[in-house]
Amino acid sequence: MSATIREVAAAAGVSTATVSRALRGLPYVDEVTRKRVVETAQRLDYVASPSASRLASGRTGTIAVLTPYVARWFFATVISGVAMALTEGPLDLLLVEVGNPDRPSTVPLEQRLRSRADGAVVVALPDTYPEISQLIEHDFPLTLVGSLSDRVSSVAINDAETGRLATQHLINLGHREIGLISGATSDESFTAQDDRTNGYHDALTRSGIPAHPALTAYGAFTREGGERAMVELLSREVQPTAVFCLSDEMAFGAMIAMRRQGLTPGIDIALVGVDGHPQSELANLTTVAQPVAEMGRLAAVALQDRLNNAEKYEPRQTAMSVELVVRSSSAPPKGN
Amino acid sequence: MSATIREVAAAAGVSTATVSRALRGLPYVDEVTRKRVVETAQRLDYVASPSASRLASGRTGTIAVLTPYVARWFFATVISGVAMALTEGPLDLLLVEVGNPDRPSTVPLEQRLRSRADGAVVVALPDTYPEISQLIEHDFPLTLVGSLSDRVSSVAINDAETGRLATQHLINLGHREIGLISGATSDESFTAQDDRTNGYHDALTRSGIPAHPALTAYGAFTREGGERAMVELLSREVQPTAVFCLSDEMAFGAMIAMRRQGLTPGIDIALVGVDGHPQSELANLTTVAQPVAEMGRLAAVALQDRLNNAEKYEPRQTAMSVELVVRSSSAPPKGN
DNA sequence: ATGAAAGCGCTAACAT
DNA sequence: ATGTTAGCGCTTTCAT
Repeated sequence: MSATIREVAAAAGVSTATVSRALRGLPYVDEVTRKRVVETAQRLDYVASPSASRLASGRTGTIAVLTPYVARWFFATVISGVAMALTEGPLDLLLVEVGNPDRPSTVPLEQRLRSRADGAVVVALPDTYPEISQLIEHDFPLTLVGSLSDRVSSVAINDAETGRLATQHLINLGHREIGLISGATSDESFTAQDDRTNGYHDALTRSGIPAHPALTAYGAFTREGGERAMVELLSREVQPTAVFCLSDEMAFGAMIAMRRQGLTPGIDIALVGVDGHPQSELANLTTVAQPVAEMGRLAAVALQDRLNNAEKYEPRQTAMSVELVVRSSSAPPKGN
Repeated sequence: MSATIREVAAAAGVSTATVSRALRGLPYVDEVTRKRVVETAQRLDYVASPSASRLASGRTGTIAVLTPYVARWFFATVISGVAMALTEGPLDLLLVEVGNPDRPSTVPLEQRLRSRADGAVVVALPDTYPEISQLIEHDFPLTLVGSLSDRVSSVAINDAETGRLATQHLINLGHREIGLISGATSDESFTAQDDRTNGYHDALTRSGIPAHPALTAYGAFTREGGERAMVELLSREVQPTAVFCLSDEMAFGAMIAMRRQGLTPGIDIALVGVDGHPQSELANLTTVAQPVAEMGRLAAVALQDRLNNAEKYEPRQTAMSVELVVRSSSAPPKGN
């Protein structure tokens, strides 16, 4: 086993209280004493036991990342952004899967977090999501990324604007039959979906283009889902000349479906996605790119700010700007 | 704050010891008593404080994932596999970045883990990696994924075989000038690199094809790196008719580089990658696929086995089988 | 500036 | 089957 604070205290000829103060950089410790303590600790290879200091102090020195998925690009990238922010300090990163419909958790989230983390960064879940809402009511420090909130600090893009931007781009190219590949019929779990969809409808309306329900299909935000959705769209009576996919991964699926039917993105049907996924370049996919890792980092920073300012804390919304990256998957309709 | 074990004990009319036993499912507790305790705990919304029980028991109930990257596909997917394995039990998942050359850590790994985790799953780092080796010497319970070891349990593919398989496939198609896009000149951090490279040379030798040094370039296992590596290969005197990329992501980069020069994968130059990355289908990339998430899951299970069998523990090597998925990026050389 | 001492909330002998 | 009790290794008043 490793040394305890008592052994360090004895070796340095001071009390355990002084060791604790010296090592944590607290005031009221003579610099000479501090130096001696630090050296002694190093010599004895002493590291404070987290469990002991957590128990005594009530703080865990841990922040959790609450996310429905860990491997999908958007989520993994947010997590890496959070990790980036934490490498600066001594905080631990606890990874917790929440809200993954495929793997419902048995233990209430609030219990799984209690005394385990001082706060959490929530990925892509809105403040209305039951378990998240409950945490907020318990005053558990939270920060959201991918969804805005007026109850806690949040970092996200303007999803409605994103939907408008993508759709307007297609309209500008001359498209009028513009399809939509969304996530699910109605999913309260991801506000981004509804907002982007509203932006889509908004852009159509502004240009006096009637929205046709038959031009919408659902792809669950996965590649496979996007593939199925495109197959379905292609089997409908009304055919789109362009399709707005609510995520790049669904757009990739749509591309696969098109290719299977001998269709070429940008020639037979224009395609636009959302995310700025690393693979969008190779796929030649036009996309509305968002700075995902940076969003994760900012959310982590905001959370730390809140933890360090227990009292004077005000929820802050950070809207990141997006960028339309035009590639060959979007071009004017065939006739033109 | 939440209830303590003493309040539960008082409310249930038993001692704290009995509450502890009852709630943890230990033997020697009357079923009637247990029921009463459980109900009382529920009513008081009691959850044992992790810090307190960790301090008292010496176990952390946490396993760490040690990984150089969290957002890259392979790594994120392994992590999700680990998370999958942990949803079964009550273990916490601590995410720790280790061995990322871009973000060297100041605190020694052994100190960052001490009293924080009962064990760790190591992603893609070999048992010879200094910090990992040190942990093993300290008898810290470890399990590796992506690299085999005879010191601790490990889950990986046969990388030499993978290299041979990919290269032989190209040879069978009629290629003789077969290039290689590797990670770095000599990187002890990823044994997969050397093993796959050996497999490549092995296959060439078996077919009596001399390996030409000018046919190798380095791509750091990233898309951007793969792109640069391919640009370099294309600028060399000797031109390959096929290139074996040590990862799919580097192959994607190579594809981008080719496209920029008006070259088509599978027509002008054949390409094979390794991983079975989700995007390989859309990219039409021939690849040697490995079951990454499953490997992460198995590594986590192996670690738990070790933690539950402190004594009778034997390192176990699990070799996963790979599958060559042939797509249009690999075809016979132009002349044929 | 430093020390003494009382917990923090559990678990694990040991006793009964 | 259940209770008593001594820690686990720190942090934090409160003294000095």
